[in-house]
Amino acid sequence: MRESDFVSGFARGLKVIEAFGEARPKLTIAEAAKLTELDRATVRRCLLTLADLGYADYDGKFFALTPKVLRLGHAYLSATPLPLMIQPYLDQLSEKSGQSASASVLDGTEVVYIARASQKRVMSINLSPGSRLPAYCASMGRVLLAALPETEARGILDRSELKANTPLTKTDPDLLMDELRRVRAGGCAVIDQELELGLCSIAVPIENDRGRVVAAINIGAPAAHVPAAEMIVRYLPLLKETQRALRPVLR
Amino acid sequence: MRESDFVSGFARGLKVIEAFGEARPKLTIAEAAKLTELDRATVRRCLLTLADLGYADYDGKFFALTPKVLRLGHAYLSATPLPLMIQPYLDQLSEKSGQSASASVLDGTEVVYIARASQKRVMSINLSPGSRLPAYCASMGRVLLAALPETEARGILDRSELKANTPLTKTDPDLLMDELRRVRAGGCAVIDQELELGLCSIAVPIENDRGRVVAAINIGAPAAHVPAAEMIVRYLPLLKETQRALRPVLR
DNA sequence: CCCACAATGTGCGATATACGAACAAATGTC
DNA sequence: GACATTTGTTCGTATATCGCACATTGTGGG
Repeated sequence: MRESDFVSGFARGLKVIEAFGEARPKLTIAEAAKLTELDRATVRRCLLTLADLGYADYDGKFFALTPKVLRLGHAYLSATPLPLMIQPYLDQLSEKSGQSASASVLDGTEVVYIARASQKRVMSINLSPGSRLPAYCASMGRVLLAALPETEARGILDRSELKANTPLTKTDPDLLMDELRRVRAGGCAVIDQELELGLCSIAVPIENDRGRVVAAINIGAPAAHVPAAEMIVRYLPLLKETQRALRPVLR
Repeated sequence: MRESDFVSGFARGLKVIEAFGEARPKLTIAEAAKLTELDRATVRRCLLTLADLGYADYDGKFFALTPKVLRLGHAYLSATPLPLMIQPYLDQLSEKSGQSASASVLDGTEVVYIARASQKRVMSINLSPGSRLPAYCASMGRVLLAALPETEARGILDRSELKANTPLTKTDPDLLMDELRRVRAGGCAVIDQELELGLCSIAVPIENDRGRVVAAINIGAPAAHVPAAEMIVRYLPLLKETQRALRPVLR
């Protein structure tokens, strides 16, 4: 790609949108400028453009995104059949298990949630479609990495920031590769509080009718409620059932 | 706003993202150009920019959005506490009713889904966060319009394309305004197959602790299964219960 | 195999944008 | 109330983008 085939104004604008999030529902021009590391004048024009198009509100001081930005993520969710097809199965899974069920795909070193059926009993982690977690320490991440050729999986691990979120987090790339082999052999991945203390999860890969792994689904549960050792006996059958049900319907 | 405070490159790029959707998971440069009514060269630069930033894949012929675009919608969903707070209540509502439950806000003439708990029994309509429906013929739309000052609601109706999706769809603005008054008085809106034959729904407004209507929630059910007349007796108590539970927790 | 048609890629001039700095306004501090 | 600091806005100019026209590549049909 030639340098001139890059629209930097567009790229800057996307960066500004992403500056919003989590604990930042509304931003001033200066705050957005700091977060994006762009010039204040540039950020200001991007924000005014967003406001003009209806993607943001402006009260003279703060900018806040409007529901219209959901059109952008929706362009992906509705263009990709996967989330829509999986959602009802997740709801069923969540109901049967009494726990939260999610589906995700791999994007770089992270897993991205594409659908989720949550239970009221919320963990400290708040997840929704579009949420991202590091792949190396998430059950769905392990399953998705295990589905890749070894060299590719290793490459992703090497590019990951392998930090110990809890004392139980596995951070040695070689040990993680061993773990991936076990996951591949066993057909599922169990995470015991590697992401957050008190949170266990179990995941299986989802294959399409041609046998290609296109996503992963998981069930998460509080460790106090369901010890890691019990995850397999309690939830693996349900997950396998969903896995089998989905395979023929995914092109 | 001065003309020079508008970044047209950014606006064009957003338009390109929105060109994807529904039955268009992948687009060629020429297709995207037709859909956006932009110059091919411009669209090409936008798409290459998206690909360069990882928001799209390019195989030399087709462009397809990647899960990374979910970051954009997610910037809103996670920046706005509303969807996250409502989700568990929707899950509960869906479980108790055995039907799909959703939450939405108003954006122009449309309602935008911000959260949803769906049941496996799917209708022909596939909805997910970010989905949009015309407000005038959706139960949540009626409730949200009823919460506005009459002149404002009327303005939105006048700007809406009031088309009859089914023989039952109400399309006369004056009759719709009457209906809004009934909704306001009754505290809920029931839709009997006005959007799609065979689909009924009932909605109530969600207020925050200051009494401002910030969203609407609804339950949708197949008309064959639950006739419109029964919607109120079966689901209004559940909806009212959820409404009451949410009010104190919304700032 | 060649031709016609369509889609994609590219060079160039006109135009619009980004940058940085300077100014204005608001905010906070003493 | 005056000063210091931060934030928002304006402006001129170097620079990058846009859209057009043309070159190139790809694709079926005869």
